[in-house]
Amino acid sequence: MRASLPELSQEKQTLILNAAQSRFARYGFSKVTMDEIAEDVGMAKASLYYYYPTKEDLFRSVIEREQAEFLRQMTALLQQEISASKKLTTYVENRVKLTYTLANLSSLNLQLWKNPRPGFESLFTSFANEELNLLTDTLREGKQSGEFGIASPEKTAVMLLHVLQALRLHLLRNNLKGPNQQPENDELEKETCLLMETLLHGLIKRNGHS
Amino acid sequence: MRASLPELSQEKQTLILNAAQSRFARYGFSKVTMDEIAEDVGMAKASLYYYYPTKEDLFRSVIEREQAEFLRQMTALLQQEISASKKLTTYVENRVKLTYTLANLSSLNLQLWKNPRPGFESLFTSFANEELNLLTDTLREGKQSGEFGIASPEKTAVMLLHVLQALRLHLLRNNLKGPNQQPENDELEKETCLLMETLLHGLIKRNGHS
DNA sequence: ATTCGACTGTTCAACCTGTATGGTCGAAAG
DNA sequence: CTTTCGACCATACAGGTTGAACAGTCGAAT
Repeated sequence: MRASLPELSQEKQTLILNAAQSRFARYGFSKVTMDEIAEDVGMAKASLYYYYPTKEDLFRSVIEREQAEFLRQMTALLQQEISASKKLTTYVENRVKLTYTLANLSSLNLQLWKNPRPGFESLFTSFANEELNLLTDTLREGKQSGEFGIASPEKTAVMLLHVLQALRLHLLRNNLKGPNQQPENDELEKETCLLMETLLHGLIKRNGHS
Repeated sequence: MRASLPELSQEKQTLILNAAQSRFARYGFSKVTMDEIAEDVGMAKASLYYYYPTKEDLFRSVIEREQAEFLRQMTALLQQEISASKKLTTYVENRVKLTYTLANLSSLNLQLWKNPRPGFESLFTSFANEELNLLTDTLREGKQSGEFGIASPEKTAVMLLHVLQALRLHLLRNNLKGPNQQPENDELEKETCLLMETLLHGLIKRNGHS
């Protein structure tokens, strides 16, 4: 955590981060010991504390890296030269898929739902804000190009994000019996896609055909 | 619980049910004792067990009555002679309002989210099914009259119900700091209405004007 | 048929205790 | 000066125990 750039230190940090990431994804924050992570990376526990002041900080770094990766992929996706509608559908599609690629994000969400830790809440506010900006920009773009007929891109984005978050947690929990992840993710994806399609085109029959 | 109709017994049961309802709504299932309910209604605890075999059965009866009341109001609402679109908007509007009138339903939902009791889950499956039927019928009606351009009323109803349930829990929980119920319910209502409006008309600008 | 006082068995919260684990420090290695 | 680690500390937490409160029973009374 020095202000300078110790080239090798960066690699060590990444190594620690990788070990921590897979451990946390598998067992959750509380069920992972610093000794285990240290052994995974081939160091002593005390050495971990040279790079990360606390266990919680290490975990935060893992989460932040996953969030950054999420935003990176999503931003790239939205910079394609396609219609705003197409952007939204591919967005939600890939959002669901990333849910189980970046496992800590969703599992943390689930755990945090049961007993909220004061320190972790703050992580999500700024992250949710950034995702909200992505959605708001896309909606605004669709409005200005005349593609979308919506009054307030901001409010619609808030609603959309809330619904996406809520639906994910709802379906993740309902299908939380065994660790068989395939059927539940299928259902989540299908339902989210149907939601997005309906949100795009609406229930009411249109005059012209699409 | 006799098979015959003891006229006065019915009134007593209702009296007990009322006392239990307000207690449970205020303090939740586990924090209410049978002695308290008995005192409220002016009887001894043992007498309660003459009418209800267990505490859990009493609670189930309270929930079932609230659910029946919910379905009764909603069914009446859907039998009006109005368009399917209007039915849906008024449906979700009143659904939110009933959320805090029939307090046990929503608070039980919240508590059940944290630690699910095996005995209570069954209550919700049949109830959710009945609400699902209401929505499916309305969607199918709108499809057959040519008002809605949807492929599967059944799947759309499932999605709609999931989203409504999920959004309610999501917003209830997020605004669960103090017991100030007004602002959170306002937000829930506004957001749900915006969702329903968007689901009806879609994001994409239409050719004709509404 | 209905009510209740007195009783029982069980659950649960509060308390205790020993181990495990997050975190520290100073010495040492490179 | 940067990085590593063995040894150490303090606290949180799992596991076990106990006492009171509570769900549920029963037999007598009306």
